[in-house]
Amino acid sequence: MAAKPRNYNIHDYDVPLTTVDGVLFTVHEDQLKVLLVQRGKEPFEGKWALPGGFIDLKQDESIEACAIRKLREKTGVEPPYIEQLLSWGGPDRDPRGWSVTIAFFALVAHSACESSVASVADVKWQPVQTLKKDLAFDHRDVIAAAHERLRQKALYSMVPAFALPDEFTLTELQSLHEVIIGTQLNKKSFRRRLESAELLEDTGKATESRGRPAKLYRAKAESKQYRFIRNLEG
Amino acid sequence: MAAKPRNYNIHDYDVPLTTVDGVLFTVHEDQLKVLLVQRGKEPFEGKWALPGGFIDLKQDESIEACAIRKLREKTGVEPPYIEQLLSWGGPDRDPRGWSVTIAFFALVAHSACESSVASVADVKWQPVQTLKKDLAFDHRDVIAAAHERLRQKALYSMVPAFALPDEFTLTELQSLHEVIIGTQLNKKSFRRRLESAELLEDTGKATESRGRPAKLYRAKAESKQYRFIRNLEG
DNA sequence: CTCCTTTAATGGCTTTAAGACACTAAGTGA
DNA sequence: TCACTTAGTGTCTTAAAGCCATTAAAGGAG
Repeated sequence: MAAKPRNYNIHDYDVPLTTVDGVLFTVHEDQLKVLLVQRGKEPFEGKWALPGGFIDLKQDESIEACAIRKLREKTGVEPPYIEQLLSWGGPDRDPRGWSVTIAFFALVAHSACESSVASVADVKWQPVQTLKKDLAFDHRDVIAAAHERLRQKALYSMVPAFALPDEFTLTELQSLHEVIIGTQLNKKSFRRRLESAELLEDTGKATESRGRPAKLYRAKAESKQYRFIRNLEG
Repeated sequence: MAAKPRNYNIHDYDVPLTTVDGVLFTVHEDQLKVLLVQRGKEPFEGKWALPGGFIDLKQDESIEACAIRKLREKTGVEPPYIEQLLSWGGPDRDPRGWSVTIAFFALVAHSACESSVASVADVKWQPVQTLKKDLAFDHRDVIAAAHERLRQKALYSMVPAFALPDEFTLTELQSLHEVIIGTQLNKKSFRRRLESAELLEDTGKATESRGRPAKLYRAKAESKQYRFIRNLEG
């Protein structure tokens, strides 16, 4: 490690205001929803925004740890899937001056944080189809980019499964993918690739509802990394 | 736009030291090479590092514009392909304190900046196969991530073409992909997918060398976005 | 109990695109 | 003219998705 330069003081530098934001998706009532927080202070006081904020230089060990902390503060849980998305920066996106946000993209089951979110007025699940245009900062662009990333993942991976409860049926998983992608998918193809990749484990349980009971599955940990060599039709 | 808060001063905040770095790849003599710059001051004085540095809050209009500027300063040209990679941050990666770097991944033809790079002692093209371990900061990790991203792109896109001169042969393009991916590829498959996607245009010219002359092609602009629905075997 | 409805799961043929590999094409130089 | 070299193509096989019909397993109405 190089020596720490003498007389170095960050406050002497002109650096951008750097923050971290999280785009947390879930699925509920056949809709893809994103977590929004109402801002309590300027800038954009009263507007809805992504959960996020300043890095805590004393506590945060990495930017991903910071993003997880922000999401836990708003939902009470750590999302089972998180990955870094992209960063946005420029002189005009924050009225306080040149700013950067490092955005993360995460998934969680609606049931896992239902009570935390429902109990406070300044946090809500917003369907992505009915997003208003007047979100704080450039958060509308950030959500659009996260949505597109999720859409790609739905075409070549089983990552969307992490927006479902621990145990789910194949029909639930497929209709989630269909909501994300925006088109119908072929049932046989969808199931065939899942089976041959061995990404799910059978819980032995089944649903109880009208019609034939559906088997309940759990996603294996490897399914986070797995990438099919061929996309489904988008 | 929200009102600018009164009495706001960035120097009152504890913010990380935010920088931008570029991983610029090219191909030369059948090797994938990355542009490195020797640091002239602390920290890591004398070590080799990625081209990059502070955002110029007066001039840079975005973080991508900043990355392009850094690369132009070292190579004399703007790379024909650039995209954001990821950001790295933490308390220990820079001895001056909590820091963040936003990394970009770019491609350029070796011939386009050969003279600029060869004329100065503190800039060099380093083959990625013989990267030393003692690069500045965590730049070795950043290069590894960029290399992996490039490898994925070589499997499902023609983006690597932007590391070649404007006009190139199919054999040159294929062997570039092979160098990036690290395995041999099937000639027929490689050409068939290029033809059906119509990503290249025939220049009408051909090489002059031993053996049958090879046709010269140019990449269409659309080839930056195009994504094959199926990967080649990696 | 039997049949109708509903939802889950599978069988099997078609289509698409990649892999393998032999073959033809078009130059150079002895 | 012929051997050699590199470029480019023909064609069969294989892998995996699309399509669509069929079977399976439950509950409820009569």
